[in-house]
Amino acid sequence: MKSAPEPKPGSSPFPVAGHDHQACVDSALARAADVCEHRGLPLTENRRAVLRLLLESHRPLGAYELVKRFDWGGRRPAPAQIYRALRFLESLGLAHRIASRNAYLACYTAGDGCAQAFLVCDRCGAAAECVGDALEAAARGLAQAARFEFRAGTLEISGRCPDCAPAAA
Amino acid sequence: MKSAPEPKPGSSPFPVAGHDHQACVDSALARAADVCEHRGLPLTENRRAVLRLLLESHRPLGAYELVKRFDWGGRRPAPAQIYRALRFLESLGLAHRIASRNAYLACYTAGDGCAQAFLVCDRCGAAAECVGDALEAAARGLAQAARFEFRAGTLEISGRCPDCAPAAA
DNA sequence: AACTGTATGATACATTATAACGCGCCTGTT
DNA sequence: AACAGGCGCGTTATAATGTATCATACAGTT
Repeated sequence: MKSAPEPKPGSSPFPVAGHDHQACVDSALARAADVCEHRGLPLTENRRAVLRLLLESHRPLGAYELVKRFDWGGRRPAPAQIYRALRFLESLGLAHRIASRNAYLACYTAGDGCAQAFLVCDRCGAAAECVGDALEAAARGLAQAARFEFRAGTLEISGRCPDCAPAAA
Repeated sequence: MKSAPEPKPGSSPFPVAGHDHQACVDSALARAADVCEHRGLPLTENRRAVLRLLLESHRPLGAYELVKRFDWGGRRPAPAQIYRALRFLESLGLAHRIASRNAYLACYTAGDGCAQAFLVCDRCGAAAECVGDALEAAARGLAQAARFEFRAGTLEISGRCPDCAPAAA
C-alpha cells in the first residue's frame, strides 16, 4: 500500500493528487538502505542514484532513459553501469523489470513475494505494483495443475490508470 | 525436444511422451488456416513457415533463432520478415510473445482470452500456455481495486516442467 | 491496361543488453 | 606501514533484439 484515500478518486496504488513525492521517495530510499545493511551489501552512490531516479519517476524507465537522466556534472555513465545497478537492485527486490516494456520500476513496498503483478498505463506510462493472495493462489494452482514446479511469476497488466481512464482513446 | 522415457498420463499442457508431434502441428496449422480465412487474411508461406517452426519446437523461440532455422534453399530471411510474421500471428492470437524471454510461442489452443498464463521451464525451455478463470478473476480484481481499466494481462511463470522437475538443480 | 492495397525482400538503423579489462578503493592480514 | 584480495567503478567494444524505410511484386478491381 502506498497513499491514503485522498482528494482524487483514489485508494489506488497509483500516486494520487495529494501525493508527496519527496516523502515517498525518501522513505523508500531509507527502506532500501535498511535492506542493504541487513544483507551486508553496500548501497553505493551509483546504486542509490539509479534507485532514486526510478523512485522519482514513479514509472518504469528503460536503462538508456536512466542513462540520459543521469547527471554527473556533464558526464554520463555507460549503460553497463546502469545495468549493474539494476541487477543489484533487482536481486534485492528493490526494483523490478517490466519485461513487456524492457523497463525497470522501483519497488515502493519492501516486497519480496513470489507472484507479483504490475499495472502499466498504456497512455501515461505510470505503473503500480501489487500483490494479492488470489493471484498467488491462481498462479500456483495453474502450475500445480500442469505438474509444473513454480519458482516465480510475474503478471503484467496493461490498460488505463485512474487518471487516464476517463480520457478518450 | 523433451526426453521423458515415461508415458506420463497427461493432464499437463506440456507435451508428454506419447505426444504425436506431427498430428499436433498439423491440426494447429489447420486451425490457423481457418482463423485466417475467417478473418479474410492470408496465411502466406512466410507466415505459415514461421508458425510451423514455432509449433514444431513446442517452446518459445527468439526471432533470430527463427531466422537461423529458416531455410530458403540457402538464403535466409531478414529479421524484419520474421517480425512481420510474428506480429501478424500475434494479432490473430496464433502466437504469443513471452516477454520475459524475448521469445515467441505458438498457440495450440485457438485462444483469444484476455489474461493468459505461460509456464516456462528454466531448464529445458519448454513452455505451455494456460488460461484459468481464477487467474482472470484475480487479474481483474487487482485492476479494479486500483481503479485501473484492464485491457490485457499476461502471467509468466518460471520453474521446472514435469520432465525437469525431478532432476536436481 | 491502369489503379490500389498488401506482402515481400533488402538495407540500414535504433534500441536494449553484456563481455571484458584494468583501475582504485576498501578491508583484513602480516 | 606494506600488501594481497575482493569488489565496485568506469570505459571500450560488441552482441542481441527490434524497426524504419523504400522499392518491388503480385492480386484483385475497375
